[in-house]
Parts: sequence; C-alpha cells; structure tokens
Amino acid sequence: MGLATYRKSVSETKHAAILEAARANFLRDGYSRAAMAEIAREADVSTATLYKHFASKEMLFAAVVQEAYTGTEATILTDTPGKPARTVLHNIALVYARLQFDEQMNDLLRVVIAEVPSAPHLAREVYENGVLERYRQLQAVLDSLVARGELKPHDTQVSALYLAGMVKEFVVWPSLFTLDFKRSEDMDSKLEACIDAYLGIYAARPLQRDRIQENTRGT
Amino acid sequence: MGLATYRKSVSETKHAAILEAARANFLRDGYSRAAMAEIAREADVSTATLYKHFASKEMLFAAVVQEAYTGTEATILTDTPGKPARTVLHNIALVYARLQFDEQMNDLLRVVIAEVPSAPHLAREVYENGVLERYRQLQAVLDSLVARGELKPHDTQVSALYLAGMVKEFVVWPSLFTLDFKRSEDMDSKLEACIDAYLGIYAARPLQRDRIQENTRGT
Amino acid sequence: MGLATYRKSVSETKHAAILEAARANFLRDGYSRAAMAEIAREADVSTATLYKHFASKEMLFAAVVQEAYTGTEATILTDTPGKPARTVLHNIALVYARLQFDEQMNDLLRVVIAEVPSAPHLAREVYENGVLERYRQLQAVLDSLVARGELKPHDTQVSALYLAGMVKEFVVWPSLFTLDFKRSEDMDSKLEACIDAYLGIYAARPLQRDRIQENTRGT
Amino acid sequence: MGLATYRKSVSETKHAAILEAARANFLRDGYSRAAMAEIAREADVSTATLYKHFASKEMLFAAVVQEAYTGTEATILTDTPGKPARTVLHNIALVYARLQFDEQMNDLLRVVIAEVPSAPHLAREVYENGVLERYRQLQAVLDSLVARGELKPHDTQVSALYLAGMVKEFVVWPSLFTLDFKRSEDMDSKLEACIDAYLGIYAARPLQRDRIQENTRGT
DNA sequence: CATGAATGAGTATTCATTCAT
DNA sequence: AATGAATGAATACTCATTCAT
Repeated sequence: MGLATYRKSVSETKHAAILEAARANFLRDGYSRAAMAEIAREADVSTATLYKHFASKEMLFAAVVQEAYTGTEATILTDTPGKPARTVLHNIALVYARLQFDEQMNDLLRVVIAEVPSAPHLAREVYENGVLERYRQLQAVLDSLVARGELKPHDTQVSALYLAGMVKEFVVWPSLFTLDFKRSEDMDSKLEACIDAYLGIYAARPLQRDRIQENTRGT
Repeated sequence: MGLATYRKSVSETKHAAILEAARANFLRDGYSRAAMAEIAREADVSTATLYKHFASKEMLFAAVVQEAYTGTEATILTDTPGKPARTVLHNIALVYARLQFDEQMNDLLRVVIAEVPSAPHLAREVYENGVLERYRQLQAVLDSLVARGELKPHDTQVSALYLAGMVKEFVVWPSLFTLDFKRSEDMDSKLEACIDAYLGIYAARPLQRDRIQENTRGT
Repeated sequence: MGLATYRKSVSETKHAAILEAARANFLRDGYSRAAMAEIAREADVSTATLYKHFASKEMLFAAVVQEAYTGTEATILTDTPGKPARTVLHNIALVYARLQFDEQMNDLLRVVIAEVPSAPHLAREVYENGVLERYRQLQAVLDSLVARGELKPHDTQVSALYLAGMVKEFVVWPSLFTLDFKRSEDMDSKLEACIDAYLGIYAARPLQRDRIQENTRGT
Repeated sequence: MGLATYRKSVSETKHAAILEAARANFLRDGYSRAAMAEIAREADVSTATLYKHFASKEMLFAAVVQEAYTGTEATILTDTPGKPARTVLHNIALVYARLQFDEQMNDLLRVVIAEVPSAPHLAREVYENGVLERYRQLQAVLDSLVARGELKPHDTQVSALYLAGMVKEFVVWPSLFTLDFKRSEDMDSKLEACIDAYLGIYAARPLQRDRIQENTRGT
C-alpha cells in the first residue's frame, strides 16, 4: 500500500507539474504555438508521460482552462453587511481586478477567445461558468444591497451588466490587446469613478456632489 | 496603354479575390489554422501568385485587418443636430451594432486578439486606430450634445468609456465567445435601456420616470 | 533597314546587359542561388525577354562561361624574344595573376567547379578550352625558351604543369576557398620565388646562388 | 541501463546512417540540389528523425565535412626514418592520392568550394584544418629529411607548397572538373616524376641523371 | 517584339502523437 | 509505469519557365 500511495503522489505531482507548465505555455504563446514537447520538457516529464495524463493537446488545454475556473466558481464577489454600497462595490471591483490581472485571467480569456473557432464548446463553457457566474455573483450582491436599502429597487440583472461593462473597459478590454498589460497606478481611482457613476443611477441616496465632481476631469 | 490597364484591372481583381478569401479563412479558422494554399485555392490563384501580391502570411493578415479598418477611420459615429440626445445615441448604437455584427468586426477582433502574443504590433494598431478611434468619435458626439445643452457638462472622455462599456456588454462581449453570434431580437430594446441608464447620469433634463421603469424588467 | 539595324542594336545591347547581370549574379551567389528574375531585373529587361535571348538558366550560365573564355583562347601567354627566361616567366605569371584576380576568373572557376555534378560537359569544356589551353600556351613559351637556349632541353609538357601547379598554389587555390580573396602585397615576390625554383631545375645556366638564398625564408 | 544503452546504440546507428546518406547525396548532387527528404529516405529514417539528429541542412552538411576531416587531422603524412627522401616522398604522395581519390576528398572539396558564397566559414574551416594541416604535415616531413641530411637546408614552408602544387596538378585539379575522375594507370610514374623534379632542386645529393631522363617523355 | 503576371512543382522545417524497450 | 526516439502529414515559401495581351 505504501508503494501504491507513493506512486499515486508522484503521479499527482507530475499531473500538477504538467498542468502548470501547460498553463504557462498556453498563456505565453497561445494554443497553436504552444508545443507539447516544450510543455513536457518544462514539466520535467517525457512526452509519453504527458500523454498518459492528458490524451491530447486539446484535452490538456481544456484541463488548464477548467482548473482556472475551478474553485473560482465558489462565490468570490460577496456583500459585506453593514458597509455602505460604495465601499462594498469598490472592494468587489478590487477583487475582480486582482483576479484578472494577478491570476492572469485576462491572458486565459485571450487564449480561450482565440480558440473559439476550433473549440467553441470550451469557450461556451468558460462563458457560462466563468463570465456569467461572475455576473450572477455581482447580481446577488446588488440584490443584497437593494434589500439593505443601499440601492433603489431595480432590475439588478441588467444593472450588473452595466457595472460589469464599465469596469471591464478598464480592467479587461485593454488587457486583451496588450500582452502583459499591467494594472495602472490610477486604476483604483478609475474604478471608484465607475462605481460612483453606477451609484449616480442606482444609489438610494444621492452621492455627495463633490464626489462626482472630483472624478470629473480624470484621464 | 491598353495592355497596362488590362493587366492592372486583372491584377486588382485577383488582389481583391485573395483578400476576400483570406478574410474568410482567417475569420473562420483563425490565423494559425488558416492555410495559404487553401486561401489561394479559394481565391482561384496559385500560391505563387498569392505571394506576388502579399509577401507573407503575416502581411496578408495585416492587409485583411487594415482593409477592415480603412474607410472605417472616417467618422462613422456623428451627432445629428436638432435631434434629442436619446435619439442620437440610439442611432449611434445601431450603427455600431451593424458594424460589429454585419461587417464581422467581432470576428475580426477575435482573430486579432488571438494573435496578440505573436503579432502584438498589429493588435496595438487595431486598438489605436480601431477601438480608440471609435471612442474619440463617441466623445466628439457627447461633446456636441453637451454643447447643445442635451447633456450636463462633464468629463466626456470618461463617460464615453462608460457608455461604450455598457453597449459592448451586449454587442461585443458575447460575440467573442460565440462563433456566429447573431444580433438577438431584443437587441434594440437592450441598447435603448443602456442609453437610458447613461442618460440617467448625464442627461441635462431628467428622463421621464416611466422610460426607466419600462426598461426595468428586460433580460 | 534603319529600323532593322536599330532593333538589332537594341537587341544586342540587351543581350550584353543580360550577360553582364548574369555574370555578376552567378559569380556572387553561385549557380543555384542566382535567380533568373533578379538577373532580368538587374539587366533591366523582362523575364520573357531574358528567355528570348537565352532558352534556359543552364544555357545562360553556359553563355556566361563561354564569354569569359572567348577572346581568352587567343594567345595570352607569349614569349618575349631577347628577354632572359626569368623575366619572360615573371611577366607571364603576372599576366596570369591579373587574369585570375582582376578578371574574376577565380570566381568563375569556383562556380564552374560547383556545377560539375549538374553540368559536367560545361566543366569539361572549361577545362579543355580554359585550363588546358593555358597549359599549351605556357608550354609553347617554354619550348621557345628552350629553342633560345634559355632553358635546358626537357619535356616541357610536364614542366609546364609543374610551374603552373606551383603558381596556382598562390594565385588560384586560396581564391577558391575565400570569397574576395585579394592579391596580397608580396604576391610578386612569391611568384618570383616560384620561377626561381623552376629555373633551379630547368635553367640552361644555373641561377646566381644569392637569388635562391634571398627567397629562402619568406612566408 | 539496458534500455539506455540499447537506445544509444540504435540512435548511433541511425546517426551514422544519416551521415552516410548525407555524404553520398551531397557529394553526388552538391549542397543545393541534395534534398533532405531524399537523404532521410536513403538513410531509412523519417525527415523528423533526421532533424532530431541534425538541426538543419546546413548543420548536416557541416557534420559531413567535419567527419571527413576528423581523424584525418591526426598525422597522416610522416617521415620514415632510414629511408631515402625519394622513397619517403613517394609514399607520402601515394597516401595523399589514396586520401583524395579513395576517400572522395576531391568530391568533398568540390562541394565545399561550391558553397563558399553561402557558407564561407565552413570553407575557411576546411582550408585551415584540412588543406593547411596537410601542408604543415608535409613541411614537418621535409624538415625531418633536412635534419637527416637527405635534403639541403632550405625554406621548407615554401618548398612544401611547391611540392604540393605540383602533385595537386595531377591528383586534385583534374578531379575538381571531372566527376568520378579515376586515378589513372600512370599516376604513380607521374608522381615519381614530380618528386624527382622537386629533388632536382632540394636534394642534398644530385639524382642520377638517367632518373630524370626516364620521366622526360610522359604525357 | 516585349511584357509581367501567373504557375506548379519542389523544399526545408515543425509538431502532435505513438511505440518498442 | 516511464521513457525518448521515431514518425508522417502538414505548411510557408521559392523559382524556373510560360502565355495572354
């Protein structure tokens, strides 16, 4: 038994190493240009071993994508009872930005989008379980804020999209077009401005005028 | 002379046929999977002729992208003096939607994004001359609306991004993840709702309450 | 008639231009890497015109080679009655060196040698009409020198080869291995030493001892 | 271990097979006309395997050339103490002739010379490590003969070139222009005549007159 | 007669995947 | 179970030569 468990742990270690190397390669070079031999080399296994763990390049890519969205399905964007809407939404935006930048979700998105013609099912899955899931979580937060009287009652499903759209404009969109696009210095203030704009429509109580003013002439 | 013009017209015909075939192939299969031989076959020319017209696959792709954005640089999104902000912005959204869907700009964007790792310069160019240009045009419209007293004075550079972000959420984003994503039936009403939300913040005169209500329970 | 002669002269001009461009290309790049299109471009004619003048690449190459050896078949290496053997042979060596270096015969030789596998007949022709012809001329000079009593009676056919072999060692051999091998500063003294060595065997009167000594510790 | 050694031996076998096929192809067709696919086919491996062993056509060619000159760098031309100069030099000439003809060095030289425009470094290497090395070995033999009193003291560096030049005239030069030039029947007597001519200048004791006479009327 | 656009056969090189040990 | 050598199909690109005008 000891031998069996040892083998199993070795196998799991290799499995993880392959996934990690694959992720790095796919994100860096894109699907087509990433090479199985190189992934095997970086994972320090033979190509045959790689194929023992993942039956094809396509399945390896799917596994990389799955892994990125696994554990992420768990609720990430949550309300913080007692805090004002502005604070809650700001925190959520920061969590989202961290996810996209630091966890390289933007790069992953790019590669998934790139493979839509050849792997439409995968893209659909990412969209359903990644993108839409995030919308649902945001909507739940907004519903909670409405319930707490922080926001006016309204169609939160739509307004979640509005907020998401505005935030993505700064957090996701430029990343898709620029390799290694970094979180800029004034990202925070931009996100705050987004949220203030959003609250301009949906806040139960009007924001102080000066808040809006102060964000009026940014870049 | 007759000979020269004849040749020129034949050459231009082939040039166009190649570009068209290339565009179709790149959009359908993505850059890597598109094959020069297949493009030549579809354009009904030999590979050698193809290479006489475009020196490399990369340059052919660049030409396809350029063509898509040439003539498009010309101002497309414009103010319509005398019309209310709501009408103007709605029209603009429709023009934008037509561009993205009917002119297959969404598919083009997807392929360009896919090639960011291998052709960052091209993506940058598209971003600068395509995406940002559209922003500038929108901002000009907003400035005009402000000047006409339709919108409150505000930072139109930022608010253009907000509006663009909200609209993209319906027009661009799902398209990136879905091959042949079609303009849905209720696209128009969704766009109207976006604009109303935008006007909820920046309109000089508050919208009638019922307008906002009527868009409150769409999907 | 005036038109006919005009046309003829134009045609001859183009013929010459093609030959010149071809020569430059073949010598610079070798046969395989030289491109017909490039040759046509450099000769300022169309490829079709080029093919009107020379039916194939191979025949163009043959023409280039022929031209190089035409007019050269005419006696170049000659005796100068009244001059001592040493002077005559030295002059001959200089003529030969000029031919090989300045007329780029070395480069031509290299290309011809390169094409022995694909154009053995051409190489044979060059060997017969170029190399051997030079031997015959040299032998004639040696015979003349024997007749004048400058050299001992001996088998000049063989001794011509000896002298040629020694001279080539400095004039031809390094050129074959080095692109743009230039005539070195001390080429003259080396050639003189060769001739003195030759005369050491075949001179009717022994050379002064000091002559041989002075060349004893060169490079 | 068994596996590793097995693989190694298989790999080395293929490596050798590829080298042999490559050598045959390059010598037969020249560098440009030789085709990697054909080499692979003759070596009974796939093109991919060929590329696993040699990263490019250029490197494969370099390897073929290297192999021809490896082991050859070891001293081949040596003095034989106690033997007269004539015998020693004659033996050396025979060794050299065998090398050039039977080991196909002449064909190799031709291909290397052909590639001077495109691979000057390789030609230079062959010249330095092949041609010049042979000169150095010959000079060492001559020095030894001088030391033994067989030859007059003189500049052996120069006289080595003279001897080499004379011998090449029979052994190398015609080979460059003729595919499959065979060692002729009377090669031996021609080489002997060369050496006698050489000894006519540098021998410590004059050769018997009749020796020179007997070689006077060859072709 | 001159043109230059068009061709098709050919070449080096790559890579996902398999298999003998 | 793990290896890494081997594969074969695919692909971008080139070039001598021809042909309609």
